[in-house]
Order: sequence, then structure tokens, then C-alpha cells
Amino acid sequence: MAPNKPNSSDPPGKIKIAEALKTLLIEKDFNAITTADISKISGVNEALIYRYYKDKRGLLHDVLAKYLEDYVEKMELDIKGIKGSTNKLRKLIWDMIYLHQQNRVFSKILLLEVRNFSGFWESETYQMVRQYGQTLLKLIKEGIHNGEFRDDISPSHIRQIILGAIEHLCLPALIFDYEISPDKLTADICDIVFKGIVKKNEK
Amino acid sequence: MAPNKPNSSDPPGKIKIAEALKTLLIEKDFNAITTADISKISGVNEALIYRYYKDKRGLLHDVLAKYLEDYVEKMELDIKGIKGSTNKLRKLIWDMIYLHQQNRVFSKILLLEVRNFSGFWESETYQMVRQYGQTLLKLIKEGIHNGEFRDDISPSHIRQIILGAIEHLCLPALIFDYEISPDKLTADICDIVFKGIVKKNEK
DNA sequence: ATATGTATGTAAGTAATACTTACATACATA
DNA sequence: TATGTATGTAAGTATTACTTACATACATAT
Repeated sequence: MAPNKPNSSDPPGKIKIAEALKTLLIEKDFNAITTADISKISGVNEALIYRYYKDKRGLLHDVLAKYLEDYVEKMELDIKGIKGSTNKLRKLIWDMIYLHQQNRVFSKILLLEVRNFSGFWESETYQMVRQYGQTLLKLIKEGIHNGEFRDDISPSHIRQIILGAIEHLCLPALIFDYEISPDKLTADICDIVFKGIVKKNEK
Repeated sequence: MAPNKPNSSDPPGKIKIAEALKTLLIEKDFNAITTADISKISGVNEALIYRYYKDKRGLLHDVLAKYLEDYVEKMELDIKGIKGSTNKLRKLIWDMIYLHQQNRVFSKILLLEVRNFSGFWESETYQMVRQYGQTLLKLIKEGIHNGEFRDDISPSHIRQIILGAIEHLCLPALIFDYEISPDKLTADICDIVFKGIVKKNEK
């Protein structure tokens, strides 16, 4: 299911360890995964984990970083050539939801496993998450300047609401393991965020 | 800062333990808090924790449950007497953001500390979170039936988007420790969710 | 051919820590 | 006087993240 390709310049042992963690995360919480588990599934010695990664959490951060590396750049490219901030924004939202749908492990790490650790917010991996947020923000500001979006709401609040919407629609699907429809979710988010839920008084 | 009053029917040791965890959570991640810490701060013996709580996570869940017990009922009462689904919804959103502002520990537990543990989603505490969600959902459905809200978007999607918006606006304030303005955030959420961000073409 | 560096493996150990068990005491109420 | 509840102590166990020290396989450079 859309495996993000291991960095070919990495030594095989390092790759095996990262892949083992991803495999284990399908069924287990990060906290419940032991270094012994990782060693067993990867087939490499436990001590090797600490050659390649700072610690267990560093490994988790690195796995997330790899996903982000693969997809953030792709998304920035994806919106090039699309006309209008509204259409670009819709595409970015769809891309992100699609990523959550295709890659539950990514989704699980980002939504559930990294946030409870304070160090994450000072990590390089978080900086990559922020990069995605910056792209979104730039797009929203663009839309305000070119007159597509209202200029009386804080752009960063708009961004947070969109991000929150995406995550909170993907979260139940992740937890209770049911399918996500990127098309339907994107449509609903855009419908609400663009047009609002209050009925216009048609006369 | 809006301390939720300890249940007076609980034995003093039990209360002290819960209060100690709350104190420790102000500065430390749950994972970084040891039973020895809790024992030291509460002043009671370490073994006593396991008399009153199933385990460390059970204690965390119980602390969250107490907050929810105190506030969910209050919120349901708060919207009685308010006219119109739109106004009720705004009040519920304000209440929740205000709770996040007043009680960082509650906020931290709910947004960061319980979700990474699978068992949470099968816990009684999660059922209390769901109860708040149900109230929100009922309100949205009411608004659709009485014609205030559009009927062409899934009510549960509307709810998820609102919940996501609230959380994602409170999250950065929680992480990077800056102030929340319930008035401003509520205004922006309602502005977007009710009216949309796309400019009407005024002619 | 020899030397060097990189990737990998082994094996043993350490310190921290969640949680348990068994036993004792203080004190209220029946 | 007996009983039950709340609390305290003290010792112990099993798990586990992480470390250290040492060994080997193998490529490439000289």
C-alpha cells in the first residue's frame, strides 16, 4: 500500500529497521513496540538500531520524515499549473486526505504517535510538517490578495481550520479502521469552508 | 486556574494522587512522569496509586473523566434558553475553547496524551468524550431540520470539521504556550463555517 | 597483497521503572 | 469488642531502553 521507497543510499540494516517499525505500527502502538520487537522483525541486532538512530523516538521521527520528504515536494508540484487559489486549495486538501487514505502508518504516526512527545516540536521532522503548513498558508494569502477569498479573517486561522478539518475527518477512519473517501471528504470540506453551512436566504 | 473540584466522596489519598498527576502534567509529558514522581508530589506511597487506579494510564483516564464530568453537563445546560441552532452552536464552540483556555492540563490530556493509546478508544472516558460529540451532532441536525443549515452536507462531517477546527486552533497555543482568545477564535470559526471564506460576487 | 574503512553481528550488562505482594497500623462505626 | 476502610512500608520482579566492548565480512585504495 503505497510504500515510500527506502533511500537507496542508506545501508540495508538501517532500511530494514525502519521497515520493521512501519510493519509493527500497523498493529501496535508505538509505546507498545519494544526494541526487541524491532530487532526480531527486522532480523538485525538490537544494538544496530542505536548505530543508525538516536533512540526509539528518533527512529519514529526519521520514519515520518521520510514520508514527508517523499510527499510534501510532490504536493507543491501538484498545485502548479492549476488555475485559481480555490482550485489549488482543493487539490492540496485532496492530496493530503489521499495520503492519509493510502498510508495508514503515516497517518498514525502524524496524528497519534509523535505529538505527545515535547521534543517533537523542536525536531527537524516537525520543521518538515511546518513546511507543508507554509505552503498552505501562502496559498490562502494568495487567494486573499487576488480577491478570491475574504480578507477579514486571519489567514493562519483559515489554515488551522482546514488542517483541523482534514485531521478530524481522517482520525475516526484511522482509529476504527474504516475506509476514507478522499473525493467525498474533500468535497465536504471545500463546500463548508468555501461556502459556509448557513443557508442563503433566497428571495 | 479553574481547578475542577475533587470529588468529595473520594478518599484523600486518591484525590492527592490525581492532583499530583495534574501538577506534573503542567511541565512534563505523561510518558516522562514516573510513578515515583507521582508518589513524591502527592506525598502518598507509590503502591497506593494501584489501590485506587488500575494503572498509570487508568489514572490519566480518570483525571480526564473528572474534567469531562464537570464540564459536559454544564455545556449542555449552557445552550438551553438560547434561541436558534446557529446561536446555540456558537455558544458550544465558545464554551469548549474557553475550557481549553482555562485548563491547559485538560487540553493537554485530551489533545496529546490519551490518543496514542489504543485502549483509550474502548474506555469509559472516551464514551464521555463521545457524549459531547453527540450533543454537537444533535444540534447540527436540529439546525438542518429547522432550515437554518444546509441539508446537503453530512451532519457528522460538519461536526468533525468543527471539532477539528477547535482543536487545531487550540493546539499551537497549547504547544507553544501562548494565550487563547475564545472570543476571537469562536468568531473566526463561526465566520468560516457559517458563511464560508469565498467572497460573494456582489453586483 | 596489504591496509583501511564501512556495515554488520554478538553478547553481556546497566539503570530505570511500572507494577506486585505481603504485612502493619490508624480509626471510624457496628 | 469486632470489623471494615484508608493508608503506609518495604522488598521484590520483570521488562525494557540503551550502552559497551569486541569480532567479522567485505569492499576499495594503495
